[in-house]
Amino acid sequence: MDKSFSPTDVEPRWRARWEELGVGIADAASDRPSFSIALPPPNITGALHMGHALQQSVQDILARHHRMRGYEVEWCPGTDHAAIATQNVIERQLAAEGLTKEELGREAFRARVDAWYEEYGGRIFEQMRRLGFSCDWSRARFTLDPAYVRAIRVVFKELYDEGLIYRGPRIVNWCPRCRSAISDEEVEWQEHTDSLVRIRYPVEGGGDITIATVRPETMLGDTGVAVSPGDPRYAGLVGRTVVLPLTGRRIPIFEDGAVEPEFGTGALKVTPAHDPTDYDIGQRHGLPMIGVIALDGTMDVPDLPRFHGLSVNRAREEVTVALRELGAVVGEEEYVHSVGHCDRCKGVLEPLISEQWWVTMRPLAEPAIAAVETGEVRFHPRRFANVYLDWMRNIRDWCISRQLWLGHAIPVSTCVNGHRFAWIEHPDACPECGSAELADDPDVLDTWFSSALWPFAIFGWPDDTPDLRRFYPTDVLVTAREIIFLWVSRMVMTGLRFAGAKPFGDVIINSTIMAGDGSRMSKSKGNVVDPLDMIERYGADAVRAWAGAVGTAGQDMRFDENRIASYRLFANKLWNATRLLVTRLGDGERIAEAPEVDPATLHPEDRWILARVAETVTACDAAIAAYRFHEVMERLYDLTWRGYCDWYVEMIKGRLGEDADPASRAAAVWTSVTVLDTLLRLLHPFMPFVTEECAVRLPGAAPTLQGREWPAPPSWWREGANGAADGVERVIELVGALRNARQQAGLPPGFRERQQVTLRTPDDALSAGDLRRLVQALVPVEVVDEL
RNA sequence: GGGCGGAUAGCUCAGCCGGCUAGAGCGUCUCGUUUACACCGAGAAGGUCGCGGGUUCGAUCCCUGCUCCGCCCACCA
Repeated sequence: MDKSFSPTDVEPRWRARWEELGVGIADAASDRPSFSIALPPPNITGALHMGHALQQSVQDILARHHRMRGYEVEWCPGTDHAAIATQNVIERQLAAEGLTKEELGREAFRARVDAWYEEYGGRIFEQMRRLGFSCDWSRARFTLDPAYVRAIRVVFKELYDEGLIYRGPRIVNWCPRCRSAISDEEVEWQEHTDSLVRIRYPVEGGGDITIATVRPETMLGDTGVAVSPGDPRYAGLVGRTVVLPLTGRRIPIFEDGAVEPEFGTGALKVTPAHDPTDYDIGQRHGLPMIGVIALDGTMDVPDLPRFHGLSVNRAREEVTVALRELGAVVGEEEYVHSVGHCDRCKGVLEPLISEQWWVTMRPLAEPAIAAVETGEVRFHPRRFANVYLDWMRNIRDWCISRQLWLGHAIPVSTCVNGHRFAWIEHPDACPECGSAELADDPDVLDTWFSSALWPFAIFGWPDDTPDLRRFYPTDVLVTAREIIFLWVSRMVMTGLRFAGAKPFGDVIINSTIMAGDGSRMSKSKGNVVDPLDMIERYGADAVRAWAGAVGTAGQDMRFDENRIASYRLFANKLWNATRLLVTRLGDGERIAEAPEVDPATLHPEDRWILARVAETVTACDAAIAAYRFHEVMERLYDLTWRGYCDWYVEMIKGRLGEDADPASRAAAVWTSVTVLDTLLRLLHPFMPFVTEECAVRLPGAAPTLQGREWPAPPSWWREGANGAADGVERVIELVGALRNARQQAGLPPGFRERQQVTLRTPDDALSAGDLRRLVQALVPVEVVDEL
């Protein structure tokens, strides 16, 4: 064996070996209990980042652990077509080439997208393989697979036929850049400093009323002015009519509870077509909706050529100028407020009225609320249950249509006679009148609509497949907290409604990895860390162990590369612990799992380390059950390095020599190999490569850890017979004191001459002989009866 | 406006239901090349556990107020 562990040499070999062995390929027909995880499918928008590496490592730790426990483990991988995100990526790519998708045409655009999926989809799986993930690659899914598309249509049709999906003109978050509507959950709010302009509107029959707005340009679409009910300032104006400047439109002054009397002037211009609040107010009072902004984000006011066609920003200035000319502007002040941006392209959103498809959420939400309230679905950390519940309880209808080139077509057609219907297979004729003249709906579905079906669609739903019966519901979902609303909540709703059961029992919200300075990692800031770099530098095991150690704390973590580096050292330590045994023992010696050892032949230090291993297994079992992987990693690290290498191995080196007493040697061999083998198995879910490589080198070992069981030490290990383990603990303290004294005295570490001590044992935890032997093995002193 | 999380050694973080000299990794200092490992070993230094009150025999851990940092939600005209 080489002096140090080389991940680059070892990893490809084991990846190939696992592939050969079919590790990860689940057998739906086996009689083992099942354990399943649906991988949150990464968007195919580029390479994976450290967040993915962390989240997926946690899943593989669970998968490998359960496999060792005898479960039939199905960890189903896949990728998400991520319509809006991918379209954005491709459009940016085109822009860099000086092209638009319109110039390219639909056909060529589609080809380009397919090529992208091909390349990056493969790259994502390749990255995952580099980390040694034991996914079930045979069942890999893509949200554009034909079977998956069918599941989407079945769900859509059912909701449509039940009236829970409807189409209608409502105010939406419109992204002028993407030229699409997006849902409320995809809005990213950013602070803007704008000018809050006070504008005086003349009132018919004398007088005036002053409103305050940060969007003067939308006044062209005003259809009312609202004041707070009972506001004494405006008591005389309510019920009268404003003549809107620039347009001459006559609009009413009325009262509405949504108006904050303290804000601005206490009077609100109401533009139902371009503001969500105003939309609601308009609905309440039956105001007309006058759209003044087009889908491309320019003013759409042909009757007002001064403004028509201007961008919204230009129009804001121009309208203000025009109002100033009329003397209507009576004040301006800087004002900080939040403006909605598209979370994909970051463009400013334009609320406007548009015909879209919606899902009525309330009926779907009720069972999903109950599932979490009753503990059927559990969040870890628990506090995220409240985040989920708050959202669910205040749920609003979901805008599911998108005006993109990419995505799942809305499966609805309308015939020439006006019959509209949803379908699963595209029909040739209208089911109502038989007309063959059908117009298909031009929109596509929100990506999250398809993602929402992931946990059951991947197993063949709506068909009653063996996989579905066997692996649904899944056991654990490991995901990021920013998609609790976008994804987790919707999976619970659709799972309960369509698959007849919750999609998963436990939801682990993994830690968020921040940059070293506490800011968010992002490509634009250039502070993202590439998992492949980390793998190359420290090995896949180190990256995984790091993920296990920080992944489920549920906290933001500042990325600390040193932490990964420390696990590379740990891998090397394991390697060298193995190397020691291999070089000292030779291949013929029997080990591990050999039940033949007679406990009576074991020495106190043997009993001590066995007891510690047994305790650690118990603690790890509890920690894993609670998803406290950091605790597992910490304990195993400490036991391996501190307990086994620093103390136990140093204690028994003498006993491993050729000239040692054969019985003593046999006991030391059995114990050292058994303990190391146990540690390697315990660590295997975290660090599969190095543990495989070490475990198979131990004398008499199996050719792979695959199929080996999770350790369950017999009860006699922890009994530590006659307090021998306590005695060893005391030796450790004593040795520490002796070393300290020697160093205080300025002795060089190896200095042995005239170093004599006498020791007295306060009880018979250790025999005088064992005490002398252990102390002399660890400190260069001579233990004598009398100084 | 509402809610949540964080503030523990120079750095990144653990510390479950209140009770041991408050821990780890990295870093720092001293010593060391003894055939597992210098990707190492031995020893050591380093913390008023954000600040102020309170409960308790006893609080890093509970209550309360405050100060910073971060996140989420909300119809911030």
